[in-house]
Amino acid sequence: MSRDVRVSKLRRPGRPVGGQLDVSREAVLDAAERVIARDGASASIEAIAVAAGVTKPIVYDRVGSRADLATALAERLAERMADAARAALGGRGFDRENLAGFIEANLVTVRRHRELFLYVTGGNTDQTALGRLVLARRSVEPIAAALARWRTDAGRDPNVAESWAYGLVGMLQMASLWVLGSDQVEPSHVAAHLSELMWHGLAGNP
Amino acid sequence: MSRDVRVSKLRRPGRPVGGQLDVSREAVLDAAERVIARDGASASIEAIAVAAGVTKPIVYDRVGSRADLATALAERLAERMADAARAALGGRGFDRENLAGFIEANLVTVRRHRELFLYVTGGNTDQTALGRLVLARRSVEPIAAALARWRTDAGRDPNVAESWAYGLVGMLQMASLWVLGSDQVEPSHVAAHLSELMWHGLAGNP
DNA sequence: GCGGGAAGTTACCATTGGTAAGTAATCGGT
DNA sequence: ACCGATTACTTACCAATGGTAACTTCCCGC
Repeated sequence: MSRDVRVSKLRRPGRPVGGQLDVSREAVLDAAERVIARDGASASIEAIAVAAGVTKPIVYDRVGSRADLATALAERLAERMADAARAALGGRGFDRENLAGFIEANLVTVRRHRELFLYVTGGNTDQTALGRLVLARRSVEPIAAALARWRTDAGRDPNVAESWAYGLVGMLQMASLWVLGSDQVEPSHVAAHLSELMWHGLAGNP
Repeated sequence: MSRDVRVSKLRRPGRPVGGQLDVSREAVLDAAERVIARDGASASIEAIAVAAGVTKPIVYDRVGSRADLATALAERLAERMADAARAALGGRGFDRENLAGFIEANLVTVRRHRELFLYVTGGNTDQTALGRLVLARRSVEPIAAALARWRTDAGRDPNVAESWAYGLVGMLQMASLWVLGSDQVEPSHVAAHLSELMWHGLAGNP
């Protein structure tokens, strides 16, 4: 589908008249998000450049390679998810009721940024998988820290914290993917089920 | 690293003298696995064709597009993981001790097929992310069925089964990725931690 | 012995990530 | 007030790669 080229397009080679930087790194990332929301995970660098009103080399100058772009967008998304989570559970830490709210906030946020989530967690570069690990770590670290504190306070072994944090983040990511995959799935139900699993475990104690 | 080209290479165009199919679909998939183990997730179709001793169009004839290849390899890997799990826990279902064995078998198997796992779960095509969901479903279904049975037998609500299964598979995938990412992480420890989380939940009852 | 179909290869195209080289404006020093 | 160095772009290009059309050769049934 041919698209809007609302860029001046009269821009000749050479330094622009303003003298200053024309589009910031943030503006390029914004454009990238728009294109991804429109074209899905197959968004090309060229398309992003056009949407930002510049040409490819500028994109490479501002954000780097395709992998760097994915990383930058991943950080943005992680930030937004963290915000949503904080907003959902107003400052409180881990407890049974807040857990479901936390999970649901995550699922809903992912659904809102559907294509971006797919772009970030789904593939683009070859080393995507390990990149996903880097992204996950950004969510894992605070969770692991909180878990370790919590366990220590409760007089329990805090060494499980890191494994648990990775596990929980993986659980959330897969659940997000599932919710995205079919519209039948109701985020609030999934959140309720998962919070029960996370809190009481398989063995359960209802 | 330049590689073995033990292919006859004298093969001219046209139908070969044998008359029969020269390389089967399975042989192409085997070649794909070898190339992926060697080149990582950036393995190209061309390289796979060469390793199989044929040319690109044959690969497309046997396995289809790149996405189809990923799916086929994913099924192979899922199969192998299921085998490893079955071997680890000899026929028994869910119980506390077997759980750790199941998880560890998974982690170890992933480590053995490192590059293949990264290829399958990490990106290649655009629609990789949702492809990952399809793959996951293959692991989810039996787990969900087992969970539902188990819950029903215990007189509990079986509706949590599907959510739980997705969650558990996601947990395992992320843990696998983590284990692959750093050699420091000990699979047996991770398995122990995660089995504790899965069985007793965050609240725990030691 | 011959025509149709089966099994391959060659040759090609379009897209795309990434980069080198060229061009125009600004700025600082003299 | 000028001129070189620097900055901020664009154009033009390359190499790799997924995917396909067209051609070539061989076998098999009639």
